[in-house]
Amino acid sequence: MALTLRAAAAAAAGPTRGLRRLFSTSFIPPMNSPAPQAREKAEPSTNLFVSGLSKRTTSEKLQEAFSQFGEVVHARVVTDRVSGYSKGFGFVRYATLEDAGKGIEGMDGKFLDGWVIFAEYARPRQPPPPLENNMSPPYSRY
DNA sequence: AGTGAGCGA
Repeated sequence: MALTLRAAAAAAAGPTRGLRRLFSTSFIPPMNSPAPQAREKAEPSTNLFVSGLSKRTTSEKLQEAFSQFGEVVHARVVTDRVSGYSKGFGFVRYATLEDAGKGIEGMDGKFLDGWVIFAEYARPRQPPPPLENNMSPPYSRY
């Protein structure tokens, strides 16, 4: 009985497979479409995305480490809202673009708390929330 | 999940 049911299910899902090598009209070569959220390096900004962090690295240690190469205005290790544990990446904002550049040169590929970290320009943040009916925007707007 | 690439109240 059960075998019959399984066989029927397999038969229903099995056939018509392996003939789909026809010329699909979607042979669009990957041309350089400037996707806004591409996985490439973002354009220079004062804000850096830092990944590869140790789970024990805090925002304070992040700021300390990056302050060697410029004036750090803000540094944050991203943590889980409920567990409070680090997600292993964070953001560092420098006062100027040249400090940010020096920060990348000085910290990218370096060790921090035993882990090789990666520093790069952060992409622009979330799309602006529609504040039409709501007058409770976040407090921290960096 | 203290699992290892990633783009955040």
